[in-house]
Amino acid sequence: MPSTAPPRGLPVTRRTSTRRRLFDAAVTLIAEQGFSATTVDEIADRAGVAKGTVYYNFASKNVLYEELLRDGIDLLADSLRRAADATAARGGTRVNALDAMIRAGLDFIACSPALIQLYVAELWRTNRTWRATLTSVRGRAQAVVEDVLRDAVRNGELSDELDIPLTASALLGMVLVAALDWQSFQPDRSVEDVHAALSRLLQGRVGAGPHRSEGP
Amino acid sequence: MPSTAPPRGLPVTRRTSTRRRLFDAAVTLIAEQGFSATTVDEIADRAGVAKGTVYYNFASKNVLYEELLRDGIDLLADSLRRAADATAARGGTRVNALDAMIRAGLDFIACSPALIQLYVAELWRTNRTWRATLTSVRGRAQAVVEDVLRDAVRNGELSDELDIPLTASALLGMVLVAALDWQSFQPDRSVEDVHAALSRLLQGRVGAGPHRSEGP
DNA sequence: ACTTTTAGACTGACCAGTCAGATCAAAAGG
DNA sequence: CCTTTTGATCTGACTGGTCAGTCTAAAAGT
Repeated sequence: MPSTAPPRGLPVTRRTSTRRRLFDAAVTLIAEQGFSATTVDEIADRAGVAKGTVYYNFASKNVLYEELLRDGIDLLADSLRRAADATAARGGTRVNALDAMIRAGLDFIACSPALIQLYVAELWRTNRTWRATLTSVRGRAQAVVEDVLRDAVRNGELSDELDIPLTASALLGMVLVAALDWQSFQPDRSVEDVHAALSRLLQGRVGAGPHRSEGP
Repeated sequence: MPSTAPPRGLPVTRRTSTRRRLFDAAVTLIAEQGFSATTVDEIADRAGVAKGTVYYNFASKNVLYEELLRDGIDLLADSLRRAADATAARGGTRVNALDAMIRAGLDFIACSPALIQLYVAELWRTNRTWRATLTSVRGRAQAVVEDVLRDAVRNGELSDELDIPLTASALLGMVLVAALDWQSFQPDRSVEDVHAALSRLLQGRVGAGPHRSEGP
């Protein structure tokens, strides 16, 4: 019987390295083909292990996928948080922090587009299977952005009419979609170009000015 | 042998109504479960049709899905275009037109979230299967936004330093993600709230002001 | 007349998950 | 040192079920 939890710290046992290889193989294949279209045999092949090893390390294909998502998105959230904290430490404004987070998001996606591709593919499924996992993971990523927005409102840097959750989700969406589009359809552009375009949008240099939306 | 193409105009034959029912059934099921996890039997059941009918109307499960995507996203593009044109006809600015498109996008997604859910789930797959279909469909939707941005730059309403394709994709992403998030995680909010939050972002009332991004 | 739909049995491929046995690495014993 | 032992880890053939797609003859729709 395998122990249910890996060792607390990170002693690089054979097991943890196998799990890592399985994660890597699975994230790529599933991003390419989708979860159901990817077979456990393919994952095992790509990871260079036998099929049985997959089931020794994970209770099921579903569990493998869940842990994969949790692991990956936590990494993204950490990276965003670090970017925001670093900016704060350097005495930047909150808007500067948001800008730094955009950059961190772009860098992250440039490194592991497959993971984010998975995330957006599954996040809004009405399916029950991974709802709990996905909701919690989404919450953690979203919270990082919301915290910075909240701070900015509190110290008067942004208007207190700002709708924090909606704005956070729009910002996150803007970054994720722009980055994936960049990777898929304009891979020749530099990360600086993409960052500049998003930055401009964030800092109100697109539709800026005293325009008012029409309406009743 | 079924004729390969449906009638040119739109005479509501028995056949076209069956195809419509199959599209509706398929889009919901696939959005819930994913393409591979959805069986042809389920689609037929949900549409209230025999399995053979599916294959009488579509060459394969794949083809059904392709036509479904093409059909649906064209509807979205049309709806965005109409919103932009209507604003122009009323003499609004281009930024007003973008704002109207945001609203049209939100309304569309409120009506058929499943379709957009499908679209974002598939769009960035590196998979070959539907790449051609998806690329062409994406191009059509993106072009609508780019056209308005281009016009706005041409007549001086927006800076000519604007990166049109990147900004278009960011705007589209912002709307799609915010709308899906709204439907899934905050369905109690009104469409007006969501529109207001996005509008504020578009019109530069979020990070507005003479901030400059940090960096070398 | 003809197109379209029905009901559902069937097949051949494919795949998640199992299990009995092989292999490894490190500790214990000599 | 060099065995032996032990438990953890890995292997891959096998099983039972599932599903896309086919095929039929008859019925229903236009």
